[in-house]
Amino acid sequence: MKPMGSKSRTARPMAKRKTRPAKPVRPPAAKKQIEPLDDRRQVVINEAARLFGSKGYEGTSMRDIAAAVKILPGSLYHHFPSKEDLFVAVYAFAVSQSLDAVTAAIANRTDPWARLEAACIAHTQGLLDTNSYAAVLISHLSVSNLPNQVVALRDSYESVFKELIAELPLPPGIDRRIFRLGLLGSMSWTITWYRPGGETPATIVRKLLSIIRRE
Amino acid sequence: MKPMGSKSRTARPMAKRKTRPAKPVRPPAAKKQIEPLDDRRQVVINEAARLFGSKGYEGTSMRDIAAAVKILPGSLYHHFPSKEDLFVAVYAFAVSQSLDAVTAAIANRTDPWARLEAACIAHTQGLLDTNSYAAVLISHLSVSNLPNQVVALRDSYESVFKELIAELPLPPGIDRRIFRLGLLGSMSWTITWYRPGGETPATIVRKLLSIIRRE
DNA sequence: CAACACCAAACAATCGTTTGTTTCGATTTG
DNA sequence: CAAATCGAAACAAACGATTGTTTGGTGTTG
Repeated sequence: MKPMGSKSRTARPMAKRKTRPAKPVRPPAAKKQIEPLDDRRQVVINEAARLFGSKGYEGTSMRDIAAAVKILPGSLYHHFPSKEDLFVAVYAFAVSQSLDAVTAAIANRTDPWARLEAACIAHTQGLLDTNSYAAVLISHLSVSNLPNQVVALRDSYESVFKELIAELPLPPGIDRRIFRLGLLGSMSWTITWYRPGGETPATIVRKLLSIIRRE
Repeated sequence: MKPMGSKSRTARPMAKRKTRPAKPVRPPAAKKQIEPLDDRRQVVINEAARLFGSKGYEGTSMRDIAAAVKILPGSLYHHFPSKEDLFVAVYAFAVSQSLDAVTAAIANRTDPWARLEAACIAHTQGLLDTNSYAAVLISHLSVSNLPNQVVALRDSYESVFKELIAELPLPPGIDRRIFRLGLLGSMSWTITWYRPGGETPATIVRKLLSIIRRE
């Protein structure tokens, strides 16, 4: 209904905008969550990511999320002051996870095309993973006013691809910005047609890149 | 909230599922709407297309649409039995409009690449037009269960691109299905970053195709 | 007159959110 | 060591607003 950047319906004390202590940064995530993950807050983020990613922001209610975490709706507000704040936290988590995955994937490669391919595979695997944390990255096609924080997070993430593409030996006359946006678009769009059991995300990405790449 | 393919909240008489008499097919749309357009139904579709396209299905309420048409919410149900039916009508209209635009664009061209370029430009212009009827075509990233009719319409539209791509003289080893989905994805995604006043849709599309096309 | 297009008003359901209370483990204190 | 205290986390219940939709009446028009 209303754009995300707007004020909440019932007046909430704006002063209570507590700036979290930089988030309890857990060590770059060895696997998934081996540690007891007593952090219930993180459970909320995980479930919300799954729901936002599969049903969209407007299509996911706080009650849906609460039910998935098995707490009552009101209890969510112990962890997050509003639905929008929760979304921002989810988005930030998804960005950091994807960033970690992409960074790890390109770490030990030097060839520019190999680095781009590794990054794209990691990115797309995150998007298409059925227990996806990353689908939320593209869950807001139509939300016109999305929070500044989210835009900033997205830009910081996409800048990684900007740098990877800057290293490519492309023929002159190629617009690298359009190259980046086109590539990201074709990867994002896979979520609308990808079916598990068919081609793997890695195969899809390799085929996409083989179309773009010139010998 | 609930997937579009499901039953409505308050029990509606399912028998009244009136299959419209094939829709009052207006002559392939000379320009936009020069004729008096007494058809109020079409006004509803136009406004709904604009709103669905810019705010998404869940983000658009029947009251929003009614206000845009300047009638009361309940009056919408004189034209459409449900919100979902309205969406299907809007989607069908958008497909037919886009189909007309693409068909006209490729009519007098023979070179395969020129035909594809013309089609892509027409497609993307429809998507990015600020008074867009076509943005609704991609307004459902996350809706898991979308009506069968919509899927069928989308497939019929995309089959045009399938044929255009089949004609291309591509190097062997290129997966033309991935080619099509990647190209459609990169075009669809422009809606997330396109800004009026910057590069025109035509320029964007030409740059995209110049990346893909090999000399 | 009959069909159409609409208004006016309401319906139950669900929305995001608030409020007040309870539970319970850890910490502090007598 | 035991009792008192505390805060986090949850429950229980409700708030007003908004959702899609229904019903019944009204004016207009061919």
